[in-house]
Amino acid sequence: MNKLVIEGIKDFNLEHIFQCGQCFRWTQNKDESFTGVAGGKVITLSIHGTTLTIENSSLDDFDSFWANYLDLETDYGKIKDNLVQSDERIAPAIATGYGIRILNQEIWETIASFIISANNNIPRISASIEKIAQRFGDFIATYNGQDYYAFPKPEKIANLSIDDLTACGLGYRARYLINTAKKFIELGNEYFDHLLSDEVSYKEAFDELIKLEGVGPKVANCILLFSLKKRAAFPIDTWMKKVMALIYEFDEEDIKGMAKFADEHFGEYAGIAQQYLFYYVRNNAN
DNA sequence: AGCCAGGCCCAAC
DNA sequence: GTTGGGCATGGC
Repeated sequence: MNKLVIEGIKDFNLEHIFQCGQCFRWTQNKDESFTGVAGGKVITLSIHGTTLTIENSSLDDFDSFWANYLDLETDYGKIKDNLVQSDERIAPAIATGYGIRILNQEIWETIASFIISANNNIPRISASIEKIAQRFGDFIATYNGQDYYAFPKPEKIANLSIDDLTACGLGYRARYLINTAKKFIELGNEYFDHLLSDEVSYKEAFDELIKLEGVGPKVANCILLFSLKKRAAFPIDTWMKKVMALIYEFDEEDIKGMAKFADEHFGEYAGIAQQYLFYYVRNNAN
């Protein structure tokens, strides 16, 4: 089995990365490594010190996909310094989730995952996505005794029935996902590639995404942050309301105030600040 | 039993 | 443009 070893990886912690709510298809193994599916591949990651090990990947796959997926080119040390200088009250959250990185995930799976996420909880979201993949996705491989499946393409989802998806626990979101799959096909991959480019601003991309059924302001911000590289996006869910009230003494319903604060203090890195805060409130501050 | 979870849709102002 | 009720599902 292929095993790649990458040296000199800083600001990188697997639990922080995979348990901060940005992704739903990575699971922790007994030895602290994580196995997950993306890009039609399944790999296992482990890190000791600054040495990252990738099992079941070729060097080509690393260069063409995983390096970007794991956001390895970004200097998070610099970003963390920048955030603390902007507002020192975020320092405890950064100290807690110091190894977070924002994954650069595939656009269709991210749209689908966060449509499913609405008014839902992380264990149920993960379970629903896994059922959809196992029942309707393409088989990838049997790996360490387990079968892995890709998340189905929009063409596949568009042809499912409402019942197919409610059977996966989607509830009323089933209709949104099917309708948005049809819309995604109609718009085409080029449309979303364009939103990813630097030519399109955060605000412009936001206005496009919220046209999709099942995609409101919060879900749009997650898609912008986790797939379209718009790091200014600042998703505000029930957890963020809690932590913004706790640390910054906002009224829990003052979403506009929170968004304005994030823009003014964290600016182009607001989304990264958001992940530290989200991880903090879910794992530490209760 | 009722509340909560990475909220959105739609109708009524 | 803003506000509020309704909403599938499962864990606690």
